Amino acid sequence: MGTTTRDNHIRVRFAPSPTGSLHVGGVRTALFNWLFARGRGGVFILRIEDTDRKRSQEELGDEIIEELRWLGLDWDEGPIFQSRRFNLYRNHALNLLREGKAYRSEPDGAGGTAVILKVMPADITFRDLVYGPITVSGNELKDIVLLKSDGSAAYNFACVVDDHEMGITHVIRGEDHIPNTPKQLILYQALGWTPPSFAHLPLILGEDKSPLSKRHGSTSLRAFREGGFLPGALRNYLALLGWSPGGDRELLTSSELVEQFSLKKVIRRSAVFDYQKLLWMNGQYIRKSSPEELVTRLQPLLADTEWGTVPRERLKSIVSLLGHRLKSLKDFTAQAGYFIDREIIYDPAAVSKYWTGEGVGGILTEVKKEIASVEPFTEKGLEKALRGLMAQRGIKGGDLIHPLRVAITGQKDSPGIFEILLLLGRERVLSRLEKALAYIDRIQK
RNA sequence: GACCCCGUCGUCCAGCGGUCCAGGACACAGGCCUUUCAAGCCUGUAACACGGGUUCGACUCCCGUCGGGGUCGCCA
Repeated sequence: MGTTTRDNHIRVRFAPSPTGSLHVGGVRTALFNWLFARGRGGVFILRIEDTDRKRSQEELGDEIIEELRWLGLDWDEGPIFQSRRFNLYRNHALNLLREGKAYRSEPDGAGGTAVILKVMPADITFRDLVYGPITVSGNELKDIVLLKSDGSAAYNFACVVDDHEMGITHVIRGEDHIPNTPKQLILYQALGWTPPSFAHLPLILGEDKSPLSKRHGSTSLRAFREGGFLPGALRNYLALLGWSPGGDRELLTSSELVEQFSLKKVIRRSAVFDYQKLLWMNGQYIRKSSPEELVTRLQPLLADTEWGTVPRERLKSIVSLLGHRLKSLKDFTAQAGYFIDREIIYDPAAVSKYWTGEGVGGILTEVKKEIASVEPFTEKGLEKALRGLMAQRGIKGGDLIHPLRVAITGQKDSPGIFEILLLLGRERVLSRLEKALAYIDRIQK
């Protein structure tokens, strides 16, 4: 408990560079920073590292900000753009130059000179909050570029200056930054500053154990949003990649995540990203969501489709019927196609399985008659009427339901048939039955 | 190549020297339920990389081997 007094001072940051879309690795880093800050009453800062004028793209910075918001990782300060802080870096570099700790390089082709810190080779040891003590042998260390020839700040320098200026207490970042840490420690020393604590996170790999990249499909946060994933599911899944609360708990709410999270329980070995498990978890979250919530998440995905004009209330009834069967919101259009008013396309497999039997046409004719007159037109009323018909003809439920399902949905599978009849409405069902009858007549001849 | 990190079921995690012939989850297989599919429930297959130590006793500690990964830019 001795550390709790300091907890209020905790300040962490997520510092992506806008040279590409935010991918799951970066998102996981952001999430762990956020969990750490939120669990300890700390401050979470967003910093955009756009010092590279050539590779940074403003739109990507905007995208990162937008996607982070969608994920629900809210920050307390920022976004701070490094590109607007060149003077700050310059002043500190000039100081080091004046103190004789740094020197200028030979002019490059354009006449510009870089400012470079002199480094005395020495072994460097630091205590990583996740990996424990790490020692890097001194002969690995070379002089460190502070300012590039074009006057902009080099990564390690800008990073150290900002982390210090922003009062960062814990640097939580990917394991690929471990080799940068000794260099940054040297910079802190040269500048006479106290370094923050460091915590490195294991990497996330693709199924072939190579680092996640475009080859492994779309792994950007945006792709997951557009792919119908829920932010809560993504947070939960990503939190479990490289960390666990101990024991067998897997489904945790965000507040439980915040409560339970600790750097001490972060795993040291890199993890393979398992899309299947994410999908399963997304299904779990979908099932826990109300139709109202699902529709809200669904509508943006539907905007440019034939569903774009379907009224929200209508959407809500359909979602409450089959929303809980989805693993991803994106499956919706594929599963709910028969609720759109257009020609039903009969699945050939369904036709050969359920429409080739002898009495199918006869049964559906009677079903049609029954549905035309059934009162009240409710789920109960429909079921009573059709069950009555089955009894009267001495057939099993499936003998009537399967052919009927194909007629009104075109598919082999669907949610409960009576609910669908109700939602489709009498007129639609009748006209679909009529078309089905004609079709059956044709193929059975 | 040099430096650093890592090594439990196919995958993600649990395990913190004995209670482990190793537990949970995803995936997979079979079953139940059921108008179908999904869900749900039940059952099953499947792992401590290898070799030395240390110890009365190692998945757990140490060393080595092998394997995987990271970094070696005036990129971040």
